[in-house]
Amino acid sequence: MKDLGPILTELSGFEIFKKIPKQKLAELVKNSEVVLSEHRDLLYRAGSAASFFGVVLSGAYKLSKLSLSGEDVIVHFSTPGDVLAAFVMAHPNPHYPVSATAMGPSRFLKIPRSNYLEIWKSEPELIFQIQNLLSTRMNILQDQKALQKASLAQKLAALILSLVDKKSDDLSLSIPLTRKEIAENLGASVESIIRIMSDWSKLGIIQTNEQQIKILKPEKVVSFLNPS
Amino acid sequence: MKDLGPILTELSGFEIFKKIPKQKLAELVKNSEVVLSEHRDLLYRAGSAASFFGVVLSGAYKLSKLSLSGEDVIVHFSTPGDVLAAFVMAHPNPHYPVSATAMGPSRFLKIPRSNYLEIWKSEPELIFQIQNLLSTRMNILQDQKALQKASLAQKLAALILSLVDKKSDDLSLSIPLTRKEIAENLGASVESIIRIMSDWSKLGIIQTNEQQIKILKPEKVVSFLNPS
DNA sequence: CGCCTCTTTGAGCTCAATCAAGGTGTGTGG
DNA sequence: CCACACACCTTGATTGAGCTCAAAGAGGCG
Repeated sequence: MKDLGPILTELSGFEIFKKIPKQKLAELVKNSEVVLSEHRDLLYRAGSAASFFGVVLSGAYKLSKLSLSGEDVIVHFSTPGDVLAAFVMAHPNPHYPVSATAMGPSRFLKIPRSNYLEIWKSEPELIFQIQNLLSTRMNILQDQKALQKASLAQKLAALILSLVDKKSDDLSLSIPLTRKEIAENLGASVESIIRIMSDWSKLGIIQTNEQQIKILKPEKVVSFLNPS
Repeated sequence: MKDLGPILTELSGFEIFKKIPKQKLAELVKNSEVVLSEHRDLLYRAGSAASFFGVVLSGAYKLSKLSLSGEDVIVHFSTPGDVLAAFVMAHPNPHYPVSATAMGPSRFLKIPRSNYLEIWKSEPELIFQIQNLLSTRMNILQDQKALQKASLAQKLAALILSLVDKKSDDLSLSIPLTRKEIAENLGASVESIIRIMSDWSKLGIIQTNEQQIKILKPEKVVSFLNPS
């Protein structure tokens, strides 16, 4: 077992753990381990028994499941500070509802399920914070559902805006995204995404190199949100 | 304040409250009241401050929010036993993320927010059950997202199948649904829904009178789920 | 009796999917 | 070191599912 001291400090940096005393955090993460993921590494597979939950420390993971036609659908992009698989922990015999796959090199703190079942007794604040996180994710899903009739350009604009890194001063996205991943998230074809994005690039609205996307004219992107 | 005794019995009938001792239930619902809703009555509006959560006792409520273009989008259909607005209760200053509107005459047990914040220290099992309910709703949303590329017929089939009343022996839906509500839930136009449903009616696959839908050939409906 | 909600059908159009073909860069095994 | 597979990106042409628009009938209700 490695020393989890530095991890505690790292956790405290995340909003939801800020108010939790170090000692409680230590209790939460006992017997936990840090998983180092490479690009495309699978953290857990949809349908398999859920023995752990955890926190994204760095990098990013995509949560996906298979559609009826066998294609991957990306349900959520998880960034550092996100808690994964927490909401199934309360089930008597839980299974992961989605698969989690690393997008580029990432780090994940893997926490045994039993810790979840124990911690709530002594630290309600923590469970509240986790519940808030889940409600946030639920809201994201609901907001996306509200966009289901919108044009592809509107959906893309909304996605890009929701993923800008609040910590950076330039408006670049916090995760590298392939066009395919964007398509799989928005329920569109790769070609359509490419057409829209290259239009926007030519107009100088966004800039991309490799999988890094940067917004150059935020007001333009926002204007796409309004129905033409 | 009315006698909440009969309500306790009613609650115990719902799966998630089965295991909770009556005494704890009484604690949960203290200072609560039963709201009687007529068709189209608003229970709470998206964006307003959330002072209560509660349980659907009978009838049904639709949860909706406005899309960017100002149309209503139905996010979820809530049937008896559903807990509404629970997941925002943990927020310091919560607001309802969606609006709740009655579909036909319905009854709702309106529980003060403070009860949620208190009960939870003494009755973990209850919070776990509520969390499970939320995770179920999250799964429904995720499953729907996985269907976003499916044809309208597939989406409609999936919706109908998810709403069949498990308690009735004939395969009729547990809630009355207008074509408009179906359209608003699936992100489609009313006309398209009507076209598909009248086709299915002509083929004897389903039967509708007023807003009551009944499945006559379940195997046919299931077969629509598979991509043609 | 006029208003509103819900349903229905037809005609035409459009957005984005599909299909097809080709280009680039990276890893890898012979 | 080369060839080959693979993942990703790009552009053009064609097509079709489902949208919009239009028009109308059938309750229900104040």
